[in-house]
Amino acid sequence: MPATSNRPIMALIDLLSKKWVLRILWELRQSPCTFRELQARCGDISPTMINKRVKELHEAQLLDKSPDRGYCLSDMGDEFIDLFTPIYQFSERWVEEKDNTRMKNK
Amino acid sequence: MPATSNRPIMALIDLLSKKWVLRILWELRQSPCTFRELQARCGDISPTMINKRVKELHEAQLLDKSPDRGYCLSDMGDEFIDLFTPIYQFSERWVEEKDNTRMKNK
DNA sequence: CCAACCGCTACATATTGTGTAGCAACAAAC
DNA sequence: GTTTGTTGCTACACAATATGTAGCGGTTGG
Repeated sequence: MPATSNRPIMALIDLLSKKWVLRILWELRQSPCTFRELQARCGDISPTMINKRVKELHEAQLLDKSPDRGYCLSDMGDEFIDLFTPIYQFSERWVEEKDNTRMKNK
Repeated sequence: MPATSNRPIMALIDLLSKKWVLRILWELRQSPCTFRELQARCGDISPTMINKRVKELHEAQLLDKSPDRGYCLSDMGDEFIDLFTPIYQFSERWVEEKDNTRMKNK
């Protein structure tokens, strides 16, 4: 077993690398919502997948189920998704630059 | 098609959600390396997968192949992985807190 | 009572990732 | 100058993961 595998960052990377995990966190960033609306926000993915990921994210303490507000980020979930603000900004420069170099290569 | 789907952040999330993408970027963060060493750093994943992801990351302009240095992050790749420093720090608090609440629940 | 939601499950199918074997190209050693 | 050990990379059969559809039982409002 390499030294890497038990490191926190590796556990987090494993989690984030699962399909829909990042998307779900992102879609919940501003407001909580119901199961079915979460499904809709993610582009109508299957309830199977939503439910599976919701369970995993709940175990990971990043997501809560509140009886009145529905599905929402936990405090840690909030904290985490806040770290994505610079990544959001990066993504805009990134697509721009990608498109530019694609045009150059034509 | 929802307004979300053509947004840069969605394209980035899609990319990052693919298995091994984050791991590869992370493993290259400090030093470039050969194909086979990259494979080893990622815990001996299959060459099929490394090769596939390397191609995708190259297209995404996050990774470069240099004849002398081997596989390395591009400037944008560097820029991106730097944004993971706070996430690295978060991951350490995160596992700690997870373990604490697990103990409480016993 | 009926309609419209809700969270969620079952299950067959499609997509994605894995593991092993091995090739051609190049380098250094004998 | 041919053996030995790397390199990057491909082929392919198999396993794991995700998708899409149908639909259940529960609650709420008309």
